Amino acid sequence: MSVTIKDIAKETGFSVATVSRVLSDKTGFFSQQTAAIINETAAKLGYKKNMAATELVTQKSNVVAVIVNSTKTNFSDQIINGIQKKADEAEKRVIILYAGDRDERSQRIALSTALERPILGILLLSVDLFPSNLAILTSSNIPFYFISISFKDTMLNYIASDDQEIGYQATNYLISQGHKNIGIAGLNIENSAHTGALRFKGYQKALREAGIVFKSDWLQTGDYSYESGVTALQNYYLKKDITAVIAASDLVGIGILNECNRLKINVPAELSILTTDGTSLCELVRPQLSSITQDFYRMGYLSTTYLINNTQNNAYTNIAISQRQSVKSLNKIDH
Amino acid sequence: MSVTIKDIAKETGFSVATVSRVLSDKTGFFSQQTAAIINETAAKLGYKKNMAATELVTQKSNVVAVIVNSTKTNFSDQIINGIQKKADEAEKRVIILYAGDRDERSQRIALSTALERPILGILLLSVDLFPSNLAILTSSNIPFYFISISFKDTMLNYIASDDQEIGYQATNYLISQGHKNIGIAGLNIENSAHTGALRFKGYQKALREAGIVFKSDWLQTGDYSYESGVTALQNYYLKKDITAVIAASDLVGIGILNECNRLKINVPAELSILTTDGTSLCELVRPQLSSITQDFYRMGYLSTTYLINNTQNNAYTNIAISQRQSVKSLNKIDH
DNA sequence: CTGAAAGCGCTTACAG
DNA sequence: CTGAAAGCGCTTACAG
Repeated sequence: MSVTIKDIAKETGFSVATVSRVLSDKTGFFSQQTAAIINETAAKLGYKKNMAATELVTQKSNVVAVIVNSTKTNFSDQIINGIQKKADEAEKRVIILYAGDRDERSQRIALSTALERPILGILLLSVDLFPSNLAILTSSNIPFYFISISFKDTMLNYIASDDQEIGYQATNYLISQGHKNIGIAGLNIENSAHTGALRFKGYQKALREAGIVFKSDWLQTGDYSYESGVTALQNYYLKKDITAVIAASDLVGIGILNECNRLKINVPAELSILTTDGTSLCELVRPQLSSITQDFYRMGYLSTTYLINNTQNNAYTNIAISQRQSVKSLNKIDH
Repeated sequence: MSVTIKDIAKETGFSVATVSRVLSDKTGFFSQQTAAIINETAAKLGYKKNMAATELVTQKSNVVAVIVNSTKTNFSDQIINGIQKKADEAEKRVIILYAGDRDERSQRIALSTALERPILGILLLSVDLFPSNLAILTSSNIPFYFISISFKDTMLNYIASDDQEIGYQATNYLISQGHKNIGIAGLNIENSAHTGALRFKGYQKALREAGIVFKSDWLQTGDYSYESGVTALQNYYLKKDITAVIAASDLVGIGILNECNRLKINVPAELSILTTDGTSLCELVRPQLSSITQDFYRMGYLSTTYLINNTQNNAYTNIAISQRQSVKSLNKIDH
């Protein structure tokens, strides 16, 4: 059907071995003249190398597989850009696979699609693998890295933000702006090793260091969704206790913001919002959402670097406060 | 390295042929007992089929390659969901390739990555191919479909909205709400065959039918970006001529909205906004943006259906007005 | 600098 | 129901 090196060999009179050598540029094993003829003929015939065949014989691959949630994780673009950049620099290719929305079967299909062909390794983009699927992965002998999710278990490689630091720094920032009654909303605290629990721990630490006594209704758990933000604010509204809230994601922050809008609560005059992530969504809404911003691009770049160099390692990327319009300083007034 | 059918053959005493037959489930060519033994051994050994080898010998593939812009086209998720759904139903796999942001080289790399391995076909997700890259594609003999982009050239297959209808229906809707001075903003009119030009044509047709004389400053061209919206509104602000504007995308609409916010123009009291696309962004901002909504999910689903069935065809998917909060009816007042 | 040959992991007529 | 053999498109020692 499509043209192969055999066709080129026939056309030029050289052997397939020679054709293969010039086409894969094994410099020094052929004369300039031969190369010219073969390359020309390849172009003329519209030759496209069949990488599947190459990968089969060389037993190695230049493609990294990225598995992402189809969930609206609005930061995945940034991570993928970072991955793409590093892959490009290293002359690797990247293919992206959707793993559905926390669906065991979809995850398994995405995993199989990756595992059933020659690949360099797998990058899991904030996908929380079901145990059964993690088992498939670990038993495959293919290197893999989690991005934007961290683990206690140091057998698993991850590149993420330090979630405890996120909680700690976010809270400290709000305290530095004069807030004392600070909510934390939209995060999932259940799994003791994970994101939510760590952030909450950092939050409590900052409170403690500032001598603030935590009240249980300051914590409004959720699933990082817009709806979590809406619900959280409704609960806060009942108590009218807090002056600032840390949202677990930008979407949670927007949920809170919009519900404030509906209930005629002025942000930031009556309630300050500090959101987590700092994606472009923060600048789309009014007032713009201040955030504790994660370096997603860097996560992508770094994880790909590790994968390519086969560095079995974990790493934290930087976090920083981005001041926009949704946090009010109480200090000026207090003074 | 990893376990092959040869290993299973050795382990079970059957030939690789038999192993192959049961593992690829060529029903009727083996006994239940044999199957049981082989499947068991495969599981025990952690066998993973090497699809690259299979594809090499069968000369066909079950993977559809989707090429997307890394540009913030915030509707691509919906399209991909539709693709994924249909692919799943047909037992096909999908891999996604990023083609950068209107970058010739990135496009070429994405294309090569797809073309250099066995695939079923290619779906181009609102990527405006450079001529050189289109040439590569067409000469490859692999079926491909454009999604969310239409062409005059009927040699190219596309699944998209009817852009002239978008312009026409959007304008008619605004006219039905009593608006007469209607802007259209953020679209690119240059390439005569494309999206922007068609929408503008539909817009003009609706105006004409309503006996409204178009004024040239009602058209503010752009590139479908947030910034286009901001700039457009600044220009409108100078003339204070229009009561409603059709934004070329949700981001354009938000750019207009936020600039209104800055200039203390009340939406929709002083200016109505009808945005194009109708993604989730419309419901994130306040007031929520009314839109002429495209059926992106369906585009994905339909194009994948065509690709799998090898239907050489074009199709338009439905469009509809989604009333939210950003369009004011002038009729009540007029009455 | 070039070619003949073996082999990567699979599938599938052909024969039995 | 099962096996021996050829072959998919490539690469790479080995020989010359």
